Amino acid sequence: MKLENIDELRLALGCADTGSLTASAARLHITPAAASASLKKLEARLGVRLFERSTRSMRITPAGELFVDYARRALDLLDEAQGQLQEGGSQLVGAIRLAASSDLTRRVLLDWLDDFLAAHPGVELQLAVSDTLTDVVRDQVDLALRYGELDDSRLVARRLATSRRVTCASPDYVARHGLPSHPSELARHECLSFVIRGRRVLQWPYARNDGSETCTVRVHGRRSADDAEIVHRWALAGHGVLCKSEIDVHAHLASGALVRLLPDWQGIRLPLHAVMPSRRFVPARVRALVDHLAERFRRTGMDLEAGTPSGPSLTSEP
Amino acid sequence: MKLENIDELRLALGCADTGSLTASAARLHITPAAASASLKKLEARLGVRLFERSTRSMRITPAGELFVDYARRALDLLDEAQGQLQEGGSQLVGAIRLAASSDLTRRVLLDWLDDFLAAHPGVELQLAVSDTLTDVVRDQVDLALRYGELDDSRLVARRLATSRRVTCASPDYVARHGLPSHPSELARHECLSFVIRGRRVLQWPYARNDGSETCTVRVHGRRSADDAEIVHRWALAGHGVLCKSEIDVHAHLASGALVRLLPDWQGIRLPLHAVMPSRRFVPARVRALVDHLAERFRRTGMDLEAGTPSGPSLTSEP
DNA sequence: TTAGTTTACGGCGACCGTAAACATA
DNA sequence: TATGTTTACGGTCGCCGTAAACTAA
Repeated sequence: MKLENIDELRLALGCADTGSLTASAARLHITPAAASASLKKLEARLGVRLFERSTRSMRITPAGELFVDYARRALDLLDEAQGQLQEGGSQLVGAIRLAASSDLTRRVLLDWLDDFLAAHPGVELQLAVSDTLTDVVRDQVDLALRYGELDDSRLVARRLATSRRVTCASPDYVARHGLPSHPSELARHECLSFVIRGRRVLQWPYARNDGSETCTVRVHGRRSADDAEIVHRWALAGHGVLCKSEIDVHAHLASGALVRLLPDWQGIRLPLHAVMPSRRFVPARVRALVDHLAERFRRTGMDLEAGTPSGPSLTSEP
Repeated sequence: MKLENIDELRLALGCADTGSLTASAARLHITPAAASASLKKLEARLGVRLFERSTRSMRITPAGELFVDYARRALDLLDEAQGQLQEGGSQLVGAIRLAASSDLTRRVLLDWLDDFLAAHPGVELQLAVSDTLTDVVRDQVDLALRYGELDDSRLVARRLATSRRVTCASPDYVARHGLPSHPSELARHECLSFVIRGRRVLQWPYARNDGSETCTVRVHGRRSADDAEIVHRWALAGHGVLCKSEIDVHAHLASGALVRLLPDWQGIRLPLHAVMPSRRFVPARVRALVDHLAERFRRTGMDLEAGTPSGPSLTSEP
């Protein structure tokens, strides 16, 4: 029997990605009932069971793995074809799903994204703001901005900026509580912590700029949130000490709204990457956005290794 | 807009192959009206005109070329996926469209195809018998058997047998008209000729087995046909001299129904090839059929260079 | 009990074929 | 003139959503 419906293939891919028929149905904007029937029909056409299912779950069969692998490449080709046709028209069109963290988005990206949207009237932007790690393939994201080192080999990445965690607080907080001269003194400060998967991040690692000493301090504080921008706001309001990527607090350090603590010490490396699903074809609009962001980071000097105001004293790790 | 219907893609491929919307519609078993609407919808989805059409003809646009190229690869992948799934099941299933010439089919292939079909109950065979050159891609043939050297680079081929044209006649014809001792004497014989594109083939080229001499004679005769098997029948009935591939007359030479004329001379080379459209994936059933035919040719000794009964005296061309 | 898959059923929409118009080779 | 594409129109089939049943987590 011959294949007829492309959405049936998209459904199978969705099921393979999410492991859920309901989730895949939602992705295609159909009901689970329709999805069930559709998948059944596809399997009938192929004469092969692609997913073993119970009333409560589904898992892919070996035949399903095989088929999905081919189908994915086929759909990628069709996407690429459409992309090529669109690029014939000079201006960029289409939607971009961008995933980024709450603070980075608000403090840095929003203005730059405005510029990009103004420059490309045909482009639509769909922001997925979250401080929990999003699955680029599962959530159908075109582009995710991520701090830290990468792991997933199914992804392709491009480095946008290089940064480290820096420690800072508002001037009035410093006036009230003084400056610590060593990380260990943070223990007697009010520290603002981020919550990840329900657990507060209270271990803050440090290394001397000259590399002569490292230490990790356990901090305390009355305020914590799973939204990094809220934590940032608390710091601005003088509620405590903040430890986060220099990129996010770059503007506030420059304006004096925040002052840097422990300038002789540096936090862990947090390079910023643009991450894309490793399909063969990246739409022109996505490439353009990545270029745009990279250019903006370059202009602000954040693309270079510059973890501390004292600049050149930094030791570069091998 | 997202692609939905795979048959729309097949239609576009058909139009690219045949240059005709009506022909492509027939291929998909729909009416030209439906095909027209379908193609229009595809173009609307893509936002691009794939074919420039008048009320009487159509031709592909550059954008169409581009799209069709990707779509073809995508559909090939899906075909391959289905093939892989089927091969999981041990026995072969599916249809094979085989194109071959009328005489080769009747004199040689039919029995062997019977064997193949008996050995593989799940396989269906669709013969396209024609003595005019069929376009493998245009006519959606899985496998074509062709005499002579190949040209089209879009095809993949495998040599099944090596043969030359031989000249022969029935014993009673020889009794009545005698044996020619030189090709030039064919001019006073009744020669049976094949009609190709409305023109009789009356130039018969020869070379001496030792390579010392070549000549091309212009022959005459009262009977000609565009069906090579008819011509063959006439020869058996004693109506004249036949010049055709040794493979086709192999059995009749062996049985004595035909006798070879001019044994010191050989006709042009006519290797027999199995030709397949150069898609990445060749279905297992087609591969099996090619193997089957190759094996049968090997068993009869027709795979070797053996243009004359005197065997080793043949000179091999560089 | 919950949540996700499956079945049943009714209605709407899409697509096809018939038929006729149209234009070009 | 004849052939191949397009438009118009009516009917049918398929597919989706609603709702409920089912079952494993």
